[in-house]
Amino acid sequence: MLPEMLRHRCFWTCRRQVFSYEVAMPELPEVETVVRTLRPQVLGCRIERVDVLRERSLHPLSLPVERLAGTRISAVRRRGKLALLDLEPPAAAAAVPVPSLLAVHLRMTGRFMVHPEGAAPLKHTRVIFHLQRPDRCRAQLFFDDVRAFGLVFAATPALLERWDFWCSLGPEPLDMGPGELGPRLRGGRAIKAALLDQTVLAGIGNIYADESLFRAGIDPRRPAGELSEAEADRLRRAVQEVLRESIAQCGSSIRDYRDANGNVGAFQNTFFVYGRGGQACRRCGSTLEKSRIAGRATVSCPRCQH
DNA sequence: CCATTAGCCTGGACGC
DNA sequence: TGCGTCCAGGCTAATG
Repeated sequence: MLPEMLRHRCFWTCRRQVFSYEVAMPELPEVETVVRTLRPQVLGCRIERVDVLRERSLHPLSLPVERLAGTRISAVRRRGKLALLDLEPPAAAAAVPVPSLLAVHLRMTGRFMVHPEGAAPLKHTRVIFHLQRPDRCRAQLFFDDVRAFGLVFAATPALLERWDFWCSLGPEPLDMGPGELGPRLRGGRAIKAALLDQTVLAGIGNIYADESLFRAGIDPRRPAGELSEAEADRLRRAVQEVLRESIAQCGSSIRDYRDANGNVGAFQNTFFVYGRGGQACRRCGSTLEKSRIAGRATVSCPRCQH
């Protein structure tokens, strides 16, 4: 039987962790925030053991997680919407390939949380990484994922080459210079569909696609290939501006909070269009239009976007 | 070439 | 109160 006090402490710890990491619909800025907050907690840690609570949360190409045992986390970084943990092999030479990278796609609801040794799995914990910190203390890294779309991939460079998604990832939006976006926007499909295409550029999801197009003053239905070079560059700058602002606010796209945590106002102030269909445009006062493009809920301003 | 849709999944919002 | 239905999202696979 779990003592009441311990349960309470567990709950409190969880809430505190949730406060640090819960970001709705992780896109590039949210993954960047997760990576930045995770880094100081797991960098230099040795993975002692991995428990997979839901087999399907492992990528089909992933190496068996047993081979992660003994590796050391040497870097925590991001590529598009992927969180990446670089791994150093254990001292003893292995007879089988050892993963050098752990790639995690959070998809909709994936989340990392560090818990003390011995903490019980939560309702939606999918994978547990048992860690030994540089100071020899032990901890657990939980990969929680309510909707179970997220994926964990223990990979070697050779395996990554077989992962189409990885191989065809477009450039990092924040690294794109003038004139680099336009040539990637060929074709007659909607510009919003192109922005969501991870092979065009990596890391944009539904929120930042809509927000970027609003800031650039471009109608999301416009054929991508028909944007002028000037428009494409305005869009590139809008994308970068939105992403940078969001990262600066630690992924302020936080919602779903059990209120009263002080983040309720941030959501409304950050977004011009996302989730605001039917409401007044913050710039011109027109009623924002709801539509569906590329299968996604889309909001745009009929007056500000052409 | 392009677009659309189902499927994967759960919880929250909604109507009755 | 408890059903059923729909929706949200990223990505893949299949179909038009």
